[in-house]
Amino acid sequence: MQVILKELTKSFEVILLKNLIENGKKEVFEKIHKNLINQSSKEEFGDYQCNICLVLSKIYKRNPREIAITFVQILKENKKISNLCEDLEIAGPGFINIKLKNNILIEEIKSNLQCPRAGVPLSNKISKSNSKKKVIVDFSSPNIAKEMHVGHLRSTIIGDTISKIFELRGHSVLRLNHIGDWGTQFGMLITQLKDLYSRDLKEIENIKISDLVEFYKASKKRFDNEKEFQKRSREEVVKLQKGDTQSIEAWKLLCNQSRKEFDEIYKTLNITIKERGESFYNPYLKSIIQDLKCKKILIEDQGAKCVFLDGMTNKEGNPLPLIIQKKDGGFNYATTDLAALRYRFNKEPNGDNANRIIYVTDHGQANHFIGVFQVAKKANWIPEDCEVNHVPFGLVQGIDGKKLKTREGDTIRLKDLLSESVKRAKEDLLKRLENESRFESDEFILNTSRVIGIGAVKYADLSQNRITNYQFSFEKMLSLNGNTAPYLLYTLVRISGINRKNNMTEEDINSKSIEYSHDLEWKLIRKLLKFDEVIISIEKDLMPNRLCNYLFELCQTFNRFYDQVPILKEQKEKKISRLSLCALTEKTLKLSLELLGIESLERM
RNA sequence: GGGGCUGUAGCUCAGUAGGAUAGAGCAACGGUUUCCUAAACCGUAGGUCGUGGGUUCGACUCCCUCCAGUCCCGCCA
Repeated sequence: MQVILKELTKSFEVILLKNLIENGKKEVFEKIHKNLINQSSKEEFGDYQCNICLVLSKIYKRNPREIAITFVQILKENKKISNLCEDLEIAGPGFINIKLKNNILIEEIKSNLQCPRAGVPLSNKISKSNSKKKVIVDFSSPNIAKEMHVGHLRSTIIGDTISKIFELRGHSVLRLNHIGDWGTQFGMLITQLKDLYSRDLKEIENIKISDLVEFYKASKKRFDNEKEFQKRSREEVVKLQKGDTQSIEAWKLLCNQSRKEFDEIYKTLNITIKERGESFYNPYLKSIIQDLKCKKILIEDQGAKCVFLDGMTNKEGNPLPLIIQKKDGGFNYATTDLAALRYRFNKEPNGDNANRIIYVTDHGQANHFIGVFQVAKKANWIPEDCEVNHVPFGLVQGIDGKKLKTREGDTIRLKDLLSESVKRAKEDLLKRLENESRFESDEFILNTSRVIGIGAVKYADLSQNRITNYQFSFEKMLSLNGNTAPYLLYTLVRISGINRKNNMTEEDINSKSIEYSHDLEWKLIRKLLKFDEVIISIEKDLMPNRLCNYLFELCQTFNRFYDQVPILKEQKEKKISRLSLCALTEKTLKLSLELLGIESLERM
């Protein structure tokens, strides 16, 4: 209903301006016309509300209800408004409650049924300033030779959902996996590789490391304890950076091995993402230094080249530096991040020509990004009308409120976590089948538990306000009650059940005679029509949990409707009308689950 | 010392851009099935929105103080 809201707002604005001019207060219009019409704070008040009379009360120094009476009178004379609205009611101290006409709502339902995006308008349909953009979403970003854990899970699925929402709105999206594929740790890894296999790495293509994580741990241990190993590792880093053929071969081996393991996870989670690791930006690092030098913001301090940040100090109270080049001449992650940011905003062919860059990383990096963005701004690397956002998220905790770990205190492997969820979903399913004396094929059982298991993990994460830490609980996320994936999937299954037992043909359903009378029908209609507003708010604030909240409410509303309003038993007209609501609920749910990266089910 | 974030029902959490009586789920108690998957639905109970100020016609929401928790802070990412 975003389009209707816009239209209504426009008409209200015109009248407000006219009213202000008549009262000689034209100048305050700019200040007060924002959010002229809001969502109704409560359903029973109507669809929208306008609180402007309370604001005008102060400006005109008159009673707000009095103002409301005259204001409403003028509004009612407007044809556009009277076409859209049932009635304008003054309530409380001077709120104007707006209720849309039934036929308008029904038209919206019909049009959303036809719309492939269930009523979500493309961005260029709403306003010109918000037209098609190139958006880069930087997410997932695991490190070579390290295990993916729950932290990567959050980044991955939040990033995936945000990307999908932008795509739905018609933007061009580049999903980038900023893999940690460069840095000092490769010195020790390559040295370990040489020690364990052949020193000359002659038959490098035949080397297979069975457990890369164990390999990493072992080499880290040697690096920390053996001086000789440390020395060789440092030398190895230099060789690698110089582009020594053998070192590069070894580096590639490690990356390929890691990539295979990442891809397995991405396949399980059904994630598409373009790999572009840190090493990609190596050729651009030197010019970062030069550029900052030219702009006179680079300062040498204790041998390191830094940019000092505004508004931040260190423990001694001195300005905090962002180190761009270490005293040994090496670069670090701030340098890479700056090079990446500049490249992404640059025009093609030496850039991505992005309008907006979104970084989905854990909250621990918030300060780092504040620094990086500040330096980028100082260096003029963020073009006008372009935007950078850090999308931080909190920790995943165990039920004990501490960082999620195995009983032995190790990080939990993402692989294990996902298969555990599927296993539990399968156990639940089997129990249910037994209780209900149902028989299902192995294929059904396998697929259903996979969809529920993976979906539950994703949904639990996405439904949480990302900023706060959250407690990971298989029991809760797989529960059939509450704001969970199984609850939403069950709602979908109910609709599929209706579809299966419905004997009407397509042609019958396309009939025009749609009408509603039941209170629960109207509640469902109004809930359905809020979908686009939710999507647009997420595009702005990057909070996917709002979609989950909405879906939960939608399903609750639908289930109340389903419980009390018969569908298939009804006469033709009523039946068609109600089937239409089922169809739009189904469409909205399926599309939303797709946005959340969760597969749908017809039976469960 | 500086900076980020958090503090809402017994527990886990929602709460756009300030609006009318602060919402869910779980747990507790009670009710609903000739009907489309009861994996559902309905009801009862539960709150000084961390504290104290300020701005406002109006504050969980904005500003400041303080308290508590957590993360980051010179050559790791």
